[in-house]
Amino acid sequence: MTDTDLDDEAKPETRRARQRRELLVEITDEARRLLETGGTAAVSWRAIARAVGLSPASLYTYFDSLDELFTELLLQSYGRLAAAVEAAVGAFADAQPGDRLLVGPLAYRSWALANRGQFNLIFTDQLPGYVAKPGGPTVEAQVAIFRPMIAVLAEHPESDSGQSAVKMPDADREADVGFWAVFHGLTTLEVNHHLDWTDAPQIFETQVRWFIEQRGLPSASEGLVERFTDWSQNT
Amino acid sequence: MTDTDLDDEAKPETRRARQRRELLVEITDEARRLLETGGTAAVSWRAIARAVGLSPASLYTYFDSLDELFTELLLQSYGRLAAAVEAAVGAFADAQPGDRLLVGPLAYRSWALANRGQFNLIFTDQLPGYVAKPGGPTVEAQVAIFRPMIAVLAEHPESDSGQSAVKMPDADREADVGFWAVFHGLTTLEVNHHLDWTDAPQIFETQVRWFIEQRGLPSASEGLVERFTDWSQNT
DNA sequence: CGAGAAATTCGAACACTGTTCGGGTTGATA
DNA sequence: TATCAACCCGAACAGTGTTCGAATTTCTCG
Repeated sequence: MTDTDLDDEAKPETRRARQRRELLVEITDEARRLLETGGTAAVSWRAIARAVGLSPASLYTYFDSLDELFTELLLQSYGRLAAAVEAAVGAFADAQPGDRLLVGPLAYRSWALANRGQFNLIFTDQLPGYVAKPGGPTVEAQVAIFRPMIAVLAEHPESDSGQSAVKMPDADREADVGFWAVFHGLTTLEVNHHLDWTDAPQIFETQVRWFIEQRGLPSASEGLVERFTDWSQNT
Repeated sequence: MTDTDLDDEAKPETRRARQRRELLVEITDEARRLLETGGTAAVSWRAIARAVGLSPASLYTYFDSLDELFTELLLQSYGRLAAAVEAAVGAFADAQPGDRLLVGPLAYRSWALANRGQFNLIFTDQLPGYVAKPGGPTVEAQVAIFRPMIAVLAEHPESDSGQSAVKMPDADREADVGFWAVFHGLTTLEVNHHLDWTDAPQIFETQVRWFIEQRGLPSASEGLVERFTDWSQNT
């Protein structure tokens, strides 16, 4: 009954280890599904246990508590959002800076609308217990989301716009946060149905474009939103 | 059975009615306290029952379900935020337009930081059941928050900034939403501890000021943030 | 291979939650 | 005062997270 197969006799993965790894994926997948369909309140041990065919008590072999499961879900959501942004910006690596600067927010918004539960899990405190520790892994995941966009911004440092008589050291960072605030504000409002009475996509494109231009960056090309949409669907 | 009273010796409030009214306030106050201290998960019938000295079952005389209590809390939060913004803008009614336009976001942010639970209850979907009906009372409460700021913006329609060659009818509304997105984005990020690594107040003032100026509006005066802080504390 | 150790699973139980129901008690009304 | 609705409560049901002990399966190593 020993698994002599594979090639040589080195056991890179024991049978238990593989099942544990697969079950971890099943658990988090089901938890994510419940989160997206019914919100955080719908994520329950017993619902997950029914889905994966285990007893609720057995799940404590994989996570010490429900908060730990949410923490894992939170970190995965960070990574997924960062990967979505990075993939989009990377796909338009040859485009002009203005285009690349618009693609980031577009991917940001697109992922958020397709993963509302995870987006809210990231950006609004829903778990009473959890607060981000200063050296914790969430701050790294935080900056990973904006690394691609910051890189583009760094190539055009603050240009001429506004009060740049004296070169303040934090001016660039402040401008970056301001840029973030624009497309994050629009995104979170749309995600939570606070822009249903408007043409949200149109406003998003117009405002982000306007913000980029006012900052003195080269403006994005005309049909970029369509190009992004096409690329997004073929992926 | 016709209530013939109206003016004279009629009992303007029966004893039971007064107690019911007071208990309604006690219930919502305690629910709000629990919401601010422990989030939505901490708001439970039994905790409220312990606080007000009633049985959990008795509370169903006042609300048909916990969702109804949250709906009431949501509507009250809308009203409180709107009142805070309106009071601040009203207190600076004699100031210049740029000042009045900055006071609104300042009050918005200030209230949000002091009432994080209610702010998140308003702007992120936390109750799986509730969605805003098109004619519901939340849309009215929504616009009530921005009525004072929209009024100031309407006095200076879009000015000259940017692409106003042709006068698009929705341009003003889009600009208003863009303005909202800036200070709402910064506020919701700060409320949920995503700007702890920055000088959040400084960024808020700089970015909102910059946005106002780029829109061609008269800039706010120098010590306005201090003036608002003073007014806020003496209220 | 076979014995001991470790990991995994499960059922039962505890404390907590929202909600319903039946029967009392109290207050307003005529 | 008599009636009736409003109010309050205890008990109960179904659901939740979590713990514990025992049974079972799997890995490890002599």
